[in-house]
Amino acid sequence: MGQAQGIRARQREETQQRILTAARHLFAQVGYERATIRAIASAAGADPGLVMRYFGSKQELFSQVASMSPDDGLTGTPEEVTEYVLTSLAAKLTEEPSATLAMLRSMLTHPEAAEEVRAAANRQERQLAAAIVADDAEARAGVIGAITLGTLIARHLLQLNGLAAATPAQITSLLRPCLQSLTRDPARTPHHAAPAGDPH
Amino acid sequence: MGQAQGIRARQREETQQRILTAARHLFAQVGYERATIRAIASAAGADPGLVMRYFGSKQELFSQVASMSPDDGLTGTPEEVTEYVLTSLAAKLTEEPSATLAMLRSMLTHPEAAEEVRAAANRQERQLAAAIVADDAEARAGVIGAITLGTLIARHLLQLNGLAAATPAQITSLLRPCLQSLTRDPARTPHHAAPAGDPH
DNA sequence: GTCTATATTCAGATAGAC
DNA sequence: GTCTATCTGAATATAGAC
Repeated sequence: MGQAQGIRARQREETQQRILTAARHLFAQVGYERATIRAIASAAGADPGLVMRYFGSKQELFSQVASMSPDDGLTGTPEEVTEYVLTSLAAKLTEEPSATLAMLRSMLTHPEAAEEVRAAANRQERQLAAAIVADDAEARAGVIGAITLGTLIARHLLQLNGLAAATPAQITSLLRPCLQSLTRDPARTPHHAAPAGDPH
Repeated sequence: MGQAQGIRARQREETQQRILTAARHLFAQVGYERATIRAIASAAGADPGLVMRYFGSKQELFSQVASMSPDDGLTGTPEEVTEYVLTSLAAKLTEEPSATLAMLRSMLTHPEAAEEVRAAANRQERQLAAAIVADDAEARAGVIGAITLGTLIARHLLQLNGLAAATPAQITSLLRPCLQSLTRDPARTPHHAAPAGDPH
């Protein structure tokens, strides 16, 4: 095998990359069903047939594009966990995490995407629940997951006024007390009333 | 015109109602695109042609099914607003609000649904922001909207472990401190530390 | 008033020419 | 290696029979 194949392989790599990024952005913008192979190829400046040839099927292309990397760092004291969740969320609020958004955009109408999100969310909930010392730790972890989910959807996918206009720092500042009340030992934060002020 | 038309008109009303409820549930289960006219008609025990005849188009059927009623009651003191949001959320956690779920399921992939949700959310955010006395009232209202949105999605549409298993009372109990910290006058609840306890 | 048959459009996937 | 042409299936919507 001489140089010729190396050049062609290189060309192919580049085309594949262009297809992948185009697919990632289209899936994030319009979801799995409306992101057609034709539109993806057109956005990547490639041929629809090539997309099929390189990735086999639309579903396989989606899988390669929208994998969710598992979170680590969800361990330690409640305070550490709170801050980790907040900084990790802040990162996803400043830059648009297009791979994650592709998943989120598609999860309500594409069963495979829903399954991926469920798996990732359940992993995260198990880690969170282990760090929270409470008998209702699972519910607390679930609420934390719902809050981050709702925040990302509201800002990036729906562009609701309140959240799209706010800065990431503003949002995380507002969420800090929420997460603290959810991760803190419930024996010290009763549900219905605070009989005395902050115990110190 | 005699009785005959009355009977037929009555028949038609019943068929229309069966179609509407079938459509509502199917839209809530699989979203706008995957809920085909054929499937809706089949679930309603009616003919696909009738659905078109009665409602004109799929989009019009969706509009009739999935209208979001505007919230009132979002006014008063921060405490009152917090409790109103919580009880209104609790209601949507116990029974499955299929009209709302039809909207939510479709909002990420169907532009018309997204526009409806945006309009409803912005209405609610304006009402909430008016009740919250703070310079960042819009951001606070946006975070409250994101939290309720995320909670409903996680429980009803994704069935994430933590939230699907919890009781509505558990969830609202956990969310109460969150909402209190978001609606309370920020001058009295600084972000980073609580210098003194509850002022009364 | 209700249902059958079909026109039209558009998607994913395949086979084969260049 | 890349692109053209086409097959197949499914969905909305329409026209017309019963």
